[in-house]
Amino acid sequence: MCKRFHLKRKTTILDIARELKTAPSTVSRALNGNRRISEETRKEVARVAKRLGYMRNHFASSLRSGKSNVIGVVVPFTDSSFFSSIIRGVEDIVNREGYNVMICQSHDIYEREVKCVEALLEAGVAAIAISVSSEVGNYKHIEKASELGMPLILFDRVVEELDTYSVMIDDYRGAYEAVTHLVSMGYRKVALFIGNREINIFRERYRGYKEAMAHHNLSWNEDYILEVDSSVEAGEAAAKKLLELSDPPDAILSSSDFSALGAMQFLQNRVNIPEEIGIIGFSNEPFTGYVSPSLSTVDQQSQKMGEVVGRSFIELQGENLKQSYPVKTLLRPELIIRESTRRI
Amino acid sequence: MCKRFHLKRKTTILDIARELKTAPSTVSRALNGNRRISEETRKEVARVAKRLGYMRNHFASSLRSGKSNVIGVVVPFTDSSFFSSIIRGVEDIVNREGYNVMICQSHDIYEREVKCVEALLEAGVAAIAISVSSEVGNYKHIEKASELGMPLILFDRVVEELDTYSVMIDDYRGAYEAVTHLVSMGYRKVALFIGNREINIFRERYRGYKEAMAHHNLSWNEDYILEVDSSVEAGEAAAKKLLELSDPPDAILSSSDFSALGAMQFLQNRVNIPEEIGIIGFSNEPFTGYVSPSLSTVDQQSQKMGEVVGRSFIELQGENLKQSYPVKTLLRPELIIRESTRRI
DNA sequence: TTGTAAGCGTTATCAT
DNA sequence: ATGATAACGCTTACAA
Repeated sequence: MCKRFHLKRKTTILDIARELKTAPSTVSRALNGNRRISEETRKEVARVAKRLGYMRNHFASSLRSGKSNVIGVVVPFTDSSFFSSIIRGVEDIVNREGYNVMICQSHDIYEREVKCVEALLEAGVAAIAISVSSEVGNYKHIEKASELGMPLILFDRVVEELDTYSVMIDDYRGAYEAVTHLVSMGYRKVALFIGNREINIFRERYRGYKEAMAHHNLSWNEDYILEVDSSVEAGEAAAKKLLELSDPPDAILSSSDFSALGAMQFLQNRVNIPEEIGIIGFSNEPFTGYVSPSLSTVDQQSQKMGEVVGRSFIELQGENLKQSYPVKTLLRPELIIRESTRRI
Repeated sequence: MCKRFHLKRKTTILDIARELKTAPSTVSRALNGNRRISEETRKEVARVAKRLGYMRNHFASSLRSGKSNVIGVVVPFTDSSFFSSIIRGVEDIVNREGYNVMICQSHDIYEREVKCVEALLEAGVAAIAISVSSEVGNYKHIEKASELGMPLILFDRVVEELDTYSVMIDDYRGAYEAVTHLVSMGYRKVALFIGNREINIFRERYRGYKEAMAHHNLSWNEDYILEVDSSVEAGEAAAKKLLELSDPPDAILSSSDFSALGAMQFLQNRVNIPEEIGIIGFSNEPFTGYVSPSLSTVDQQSQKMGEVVGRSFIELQGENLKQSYPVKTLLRPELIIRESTRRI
């Protein structure tokens, strides 16, 4: 029991100070790499700390210093390859600097997102990185966090009215290049599956599609533009609609790999892919490489995006907030050309 | 600037106490739902707290009480559907009880796993849930955490020597039922793709396979048992080997959906699936439903597993640790029968 | 039911 | 380069 007591009773800087017959403040400084401490004491302290199994109490440290080593990340979901790669990217960067990541899922529901932000504020994180839910709502919770002085980084689903750090993919360019690729493969009548255009990413993709079509002197039928959810079922239904048109398209650009897959499955036994119709998706979900024919797609650089979020955070910690202006990063998407559009 | 000052200066229970001309302890009690506080004061306190925008300082709270509302989870990866579903399950349960989750990825590397555990210990989490990396190593870091009094919950990749709470899937049963299903479909010569049998999950699947075969009076060729990594490429190579045998199998049970897919892709243009050869995987990765033919698989109840982990944690918090004995939960896997084995 | 006061472990300030 | 001391905001005996 005596042993048990010893194990449970955590060693503090006081124990180390006592052992070395020095002051706790000296120990604290030595442990924190304060440079007005002699090399000798620093080593002594490190040695004793190690021997006694000392572990810093982050609660006490954060309480006193007002600083935290945890950064909060709010995502709609973690079980999508896109967001989990982002998280991985963030971790890769910030762990190296001694920060930890606390993840909160909004499930794409506005109210839960508000709860997430509140929880992270209460938890006293050093910063919050957030990809807002697609449910329409106001952004009071984000403004509140900002007013409280919380450093914010928005990523992917960005609210442009908010003047914060942001990291986005160039969706305009992604759509533009996808259309250009289709045209270079000889497709002419390109249909578009798109999400709610009130959301920035879809608005941009729509714009990219339109301008690319115009640039290649291709007109398009309004019937070719379909609002389609990100699901296999929605993709099937949309493909059915397209086939029933009097003048069906010869290519589909989908804002989602899932609806692209749905379309592909519906079309597979009716027309030849890619000979008669080309299909290209968005996101580079892992399955796009496995299905047959493999699905062309626009990769969204998710891990890279996470890394930029992480670096933005480190940057934010370093500088004086009041002097800084928020940096907006726009990442370049990468076209992944696979069998579903390769008809040369 | 005055405004800025007000916004940044956080309100504390002292401010609330001053406002109500009462003691901070009363406010603390009221806020914490202590029942020896009159309903009246409780309401008053809640009202003022809300008006002043009070937020509990968790650092101070945890420092004083020695309790934390964060639970640490260590997984090999977050960007796999299996582990992110587990995390989602954990969150669903513990968020409701006011806990947050801190996630740490080991990248399946022993050293990083040790670092994760240390970081979580330092961060003062209330408990650690961990799925150990598959790299061989010792478990000193886990034992150390346990000795320090940290509640532990192991899941999926469990170390049986450690006497902690654990949540696993019944891999034996999963393999057994998969073989039984194959036999019921008329397959007789079942090959097995298996991982490193030093790891509990693979050992159990191997055992399930052997016993099911024996139970159905089926002998099997040692050439049918292949050690195959969890990758599409490894699956292709393994399928090639099998086809080259003088007496090739008529079914494959794979320990991984990815290698099952690889096998399927290799076999697709050579033999008919499922008529001539049946294939069944393990994990129910999302793509298994999308590929063609769709892939039968053993679902591992990942979200459920996460929920059990979360509930185990809540349970652990409630009881007196010294009196408790660790609960071992064994979840029942679910056979998902799809086109790749449905030949009736 | 409420108030008083001590203290959790650290860091910042001031002094030496 | 080091020491003494106060304070961060909260909880919890103990007292009333």
